[in-house]
Amino acid sequence: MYSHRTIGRLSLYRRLLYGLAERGTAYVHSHELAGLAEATAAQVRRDLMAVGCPGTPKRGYDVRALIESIGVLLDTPETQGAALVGIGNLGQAILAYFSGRRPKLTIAAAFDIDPAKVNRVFHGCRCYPVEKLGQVIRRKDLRIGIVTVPAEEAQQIADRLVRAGVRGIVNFAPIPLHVSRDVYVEHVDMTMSLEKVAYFARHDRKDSRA
Amino acid sequence: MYSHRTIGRLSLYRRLLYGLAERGTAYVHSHELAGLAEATAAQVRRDLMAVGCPGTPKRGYDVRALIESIGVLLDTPETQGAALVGIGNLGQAILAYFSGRRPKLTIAAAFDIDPAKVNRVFHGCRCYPVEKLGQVIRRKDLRIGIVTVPAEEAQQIADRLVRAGVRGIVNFAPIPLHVSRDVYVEHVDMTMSLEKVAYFARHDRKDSRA
DNA sequence: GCCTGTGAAGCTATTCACAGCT
DNA sequence: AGCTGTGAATAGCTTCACAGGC
Repeated sequence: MYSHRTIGRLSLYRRLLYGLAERGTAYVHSHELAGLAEATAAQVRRDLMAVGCPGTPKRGYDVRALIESIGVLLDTPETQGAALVGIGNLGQAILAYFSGRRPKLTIAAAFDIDPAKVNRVFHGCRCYPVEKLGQVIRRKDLRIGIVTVPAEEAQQIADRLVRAGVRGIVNFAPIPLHVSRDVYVEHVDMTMSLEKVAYFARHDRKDSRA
Repeated sequence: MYSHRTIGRLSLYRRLLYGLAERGTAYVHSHELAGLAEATAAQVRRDLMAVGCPGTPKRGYDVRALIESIGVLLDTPETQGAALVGIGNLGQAILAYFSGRRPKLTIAAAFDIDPAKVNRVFHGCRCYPVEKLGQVIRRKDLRIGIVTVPAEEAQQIADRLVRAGVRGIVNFAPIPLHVSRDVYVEHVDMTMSLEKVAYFARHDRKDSRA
């Protein structure tokens, strides 16, 4: 429906708008939001066309209304739950960060093989044994998976997530996942990010942001 | 010089090639590598044009030679060192993963404010107090920064990294960093990734990979 | 026959530039 | 005067399609 890039940036704009709203800012111009988001004013206006929340030439965009409109686009009416697999340092970092932050998008279950972690609660999220993965995901009707297991286990976990009904996966493992075409995968490849930075820190004297 | 996307994928190809080499595979065809990388054969061939390591129609690409050639492009002759700031769960996950993995790219120093962490060694990497950030980075001549601190501190840390001579930053904080145009920033935005997946898990029935 | 290397075509994303509004 | 909304232009990225080689 909307472009991948636009949806991603709307997520970012919303976060920045929350910050403005907290500080009591009622209206914002496209160039101001662009400044915060490290984007251009034209880009911001283009993206905001998608949400159908018009601004006025004089005052710009109504911050509250914009947050609301982006929410209509990005959120579901009911809360969406995600399943996180692999409670290592990375998994715990993610649990800590998302815990209670988004009302419409929460990590509703976590899984690990380590018996020492099973049945404990991490940042408000209960840890189940991986054997119960399918069962718990189906029972809680979770449609999103977060893979924070080592490379060797990632594909197998992805397969099980998909079999349990997951329709989208955030993959933090350092290898690409092979899933059926109707499952959306976002590969967060930290190694790639670091190697890119290492390369462009040497070569790039021009502008470039990601 | 080369496109951002191509450089990123070369990093991925190299990791996949290491895997093949370990398993004793000597030659690989573009469509095989594409399969592993979730890309197309044409894409792989296009990317490999950049590295100037020709394949043969019969056997494809020589795995060892390809790893070597990608290395010439991505690596520096001398080891590049990176500084990681913020040894929370995320910082530790990154330290653990990169520890000793890339000979030409290592995390050479870590920083934290917590006195309990200072002067300890995490996954082979010594933790310094943040006050010594500029001093240590200059002494070790580090050009890459990894920001794993909370949102509120991220910009201030980025400023200090840049002042100390860092030319590229991987930013894991959930806000964009404002730096001078000649510093390359890669923003790894986990919130954006999760919200994108939440959106496309609902909407996208077509192909899409990131 | 099936592969690589690559010009050309096709797509997608971003930026320009300006009409219209206040 | 300075902003938004947007068609048109541009830039960047991917795929097609095929010549050339084994």
